[in-house]
Amino acid sequence: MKENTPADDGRRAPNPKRRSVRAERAILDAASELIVEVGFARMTMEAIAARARVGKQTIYRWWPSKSAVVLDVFTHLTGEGAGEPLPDTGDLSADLKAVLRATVDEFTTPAMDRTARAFTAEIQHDTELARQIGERLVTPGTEVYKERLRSAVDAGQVRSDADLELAVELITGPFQKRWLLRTAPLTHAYADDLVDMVMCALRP
Amino acid sequence: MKENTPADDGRRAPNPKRRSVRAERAILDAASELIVEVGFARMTMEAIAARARVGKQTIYRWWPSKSAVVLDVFTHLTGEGAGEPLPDTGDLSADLKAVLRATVDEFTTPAMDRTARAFTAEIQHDTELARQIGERLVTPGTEVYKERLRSAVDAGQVRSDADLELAVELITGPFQKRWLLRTAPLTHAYADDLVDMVMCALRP
Amino acid sequence: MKENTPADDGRRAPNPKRRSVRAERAILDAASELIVEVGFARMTMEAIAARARVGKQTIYRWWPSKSAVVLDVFTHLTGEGAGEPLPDTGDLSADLKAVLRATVDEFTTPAMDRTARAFTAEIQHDTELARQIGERLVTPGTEVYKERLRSAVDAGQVRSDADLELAVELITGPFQKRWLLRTAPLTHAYADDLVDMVMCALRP
Amino acid sequence: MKENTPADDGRRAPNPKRRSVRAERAILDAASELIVEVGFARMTMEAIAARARVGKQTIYRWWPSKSAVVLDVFTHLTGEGAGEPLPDTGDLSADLKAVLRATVDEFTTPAMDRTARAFTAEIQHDTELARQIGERLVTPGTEVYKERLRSAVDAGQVRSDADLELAVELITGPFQKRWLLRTAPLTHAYADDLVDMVMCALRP
DNA sequence: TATTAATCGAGACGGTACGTCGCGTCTTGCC
DNA sequence: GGCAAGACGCGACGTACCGTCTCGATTAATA
Repeated sequence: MKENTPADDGRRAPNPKRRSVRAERAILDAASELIVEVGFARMTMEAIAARARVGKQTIYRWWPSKSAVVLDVFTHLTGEGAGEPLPDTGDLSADLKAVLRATVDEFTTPAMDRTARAFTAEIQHDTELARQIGERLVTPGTEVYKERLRSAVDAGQVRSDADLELAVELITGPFQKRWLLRTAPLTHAYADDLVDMVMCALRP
Repeated sequence: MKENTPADDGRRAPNPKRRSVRAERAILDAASELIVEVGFARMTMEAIAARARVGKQTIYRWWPSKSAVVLDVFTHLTGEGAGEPLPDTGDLSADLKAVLRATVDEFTTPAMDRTARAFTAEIQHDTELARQIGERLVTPGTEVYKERLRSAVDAGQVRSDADLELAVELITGPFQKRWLLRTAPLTHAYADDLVDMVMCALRP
Repeated sequence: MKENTPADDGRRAPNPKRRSVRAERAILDAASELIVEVGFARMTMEAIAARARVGKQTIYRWWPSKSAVVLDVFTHLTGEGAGEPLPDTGDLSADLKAVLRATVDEFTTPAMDRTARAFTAEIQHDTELARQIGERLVTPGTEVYKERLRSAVDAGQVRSDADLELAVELITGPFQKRWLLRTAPLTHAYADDLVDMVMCALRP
Repeated sequence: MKENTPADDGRRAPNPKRRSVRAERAILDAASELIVEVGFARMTMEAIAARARVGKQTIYRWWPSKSAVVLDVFTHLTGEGAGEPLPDTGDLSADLKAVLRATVDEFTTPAMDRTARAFTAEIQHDTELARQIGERLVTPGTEVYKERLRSAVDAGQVRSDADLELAVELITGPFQKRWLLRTAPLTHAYADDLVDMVMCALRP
């Protein structure tokens, strides 16, 4: 098992109490703007530092890599609504459609689109980042869906032997695939159709 | 509109007849090995050239970018089975499970896994590559599924009003998501469960 | 003309009464050690501060530059014997040889050697330091030689029309050159030979 | 003894045949200009590269350090006249004065002055550079003086038991000291006085 | 079969960005 | 208010690769 001693990364760990608030904000803002303007791959640490009027060292002091910076940008973007339970009006189909339509709107935003794509790309070869993303975003996101489905099972709208983990994947998987591969545009109609079909698979 | 005359990219187009066979093979082999060993991002053109004992120019003469080289590697990897129709024993569920189990096996191979991840990453910011991947791999791959489902509709195993495009996504989407985000391991059991649930959504 | 009011350099002048004695000593000691260990060029302000267990600001509060610190180190090294008149036994040749042999011994010491080299290097592009060195070390050093020569003129051992400034240079110049360019090792024999030859040039 | 295998410095040695003539010239010119404009210490490799319109790597490929570049600049500056014998009109005093006056003129040139100072500074902590300077400049420079003195010994103008090595130092040492420490300005009159006094020391 | 032009291996070139080091200043408690 | 500690903006470092550009030395399609 890995030791969890602090400051095990060679350099002496910096003191977070002394951290400059304005530098942190400026860096996140600069990164946020740049990822939209030029995309993750063409965004450089030097450009972030220059735009934030910050020394490069200040970035490297607090984040180990470009991905880590963008992870924080991303967390701040989605962070507000994360962990909140899904709406529960009693009508599962309607609730899912509402959520999925909102997600469509979110992923149609350039800022969200580009940032999310940058991540999906990055976690393919940065397993540590993948772990963090999974823990901080994917798992909580899945969990709120499962919670709503559990409630639907209790209400008799979903058959009780259904694998809820798989059920969630049935909704989010196709959505993600269409977005990722740009197979077809993400629309509210698509959200509705997808939910309708998944409901067929789940009904008692 | 863009001219589609050949050799419109400044340099005179090279003559494919004079192309060195050994150089091409060596380059593809080197790239194939390197992508497994160090991953796409850390694989450099110089490393490919060095390992293939080839001048860098020879790579740039025939491929416009690193992605293009790896696209060829990938095409050679999957190329054999592409476009072949899915098995049709009359039992849709069994056929889908067989195919999906095979796909599980394929994506468990390190070579395939790393190469496919490299692509998924790369097409997030290289739209031209995305277009080519879509055209040469994704669309044909989807089409064979749809063909099998059409046959199932005719056989009365699938309800006739089902959106087949969406139906295919219902199978491949969850699969891709689990692979991409490493949410959970890809197993034959998972393939079976996924098909079972999709079958619920499609039956008349 | 430049104002010589104190505190004309922007910052408010620090109060020397409150100066920490241990900090000053620790800084000079650390600098002294480091210049021997790694040389002037590779010695950093941060290293001095770290070894002296002192904040960087404490160094900058009392010295304007690295050179200034080392100037103090140097002054402490040579300071004891500076300004003292040369021995005068009546035998000029013997006296000069004794002094030059002592200087050979001094410049063979690693501490002295490295520090002196650091200075010679530094004053090539730091004219202010050059001025200070000239005033505090070179001129007084030359003066004691001239004084001894004047006494020898009076004693009739040196011809009265000799340019004493040049005469001193005739002794110290070759010595310094050999030391600086490491043309040949500095030995007592060399000191004797040099004095002998200079005596030829000076005798009536 | 050290192995003299080529390419013993880690990286594979570059092929000098392929060296770009324009790059070399541009680098030396840029360095030459910059050393006069800002001095050695404030001259950066980046500035040289920028002014020469050259990649930094091209500098590092052929020179190991800033000093090495300036060594080449210096060699080109003095190189023309190096190794040429001193004039021999039969009148040693006149010949030495002529040469020393020329040297005064040379070291009064800003280009020569700054470059030479940079070197004198640098060789204090770069012993390898010191070795090269000694071998390529100092020793040959001393040798031509010794040759002229030998001729004077034969002509009976210099006593035959004189240590010629030391005799040369007696001329060049004071000169160098005065230049290095800026004790007093270098003039033709000084050159004459110095030679006159040395002649006293050497005459039979 | 000899000619000859294109491709080949090799690697130097002008660049951009990297991640690190040290500068000199600024900020934060402690004494 | 000086002090130890160290974060900050900054600029240069020396390295890694990029994609382009020569160099001879093979080749392989014509003449």
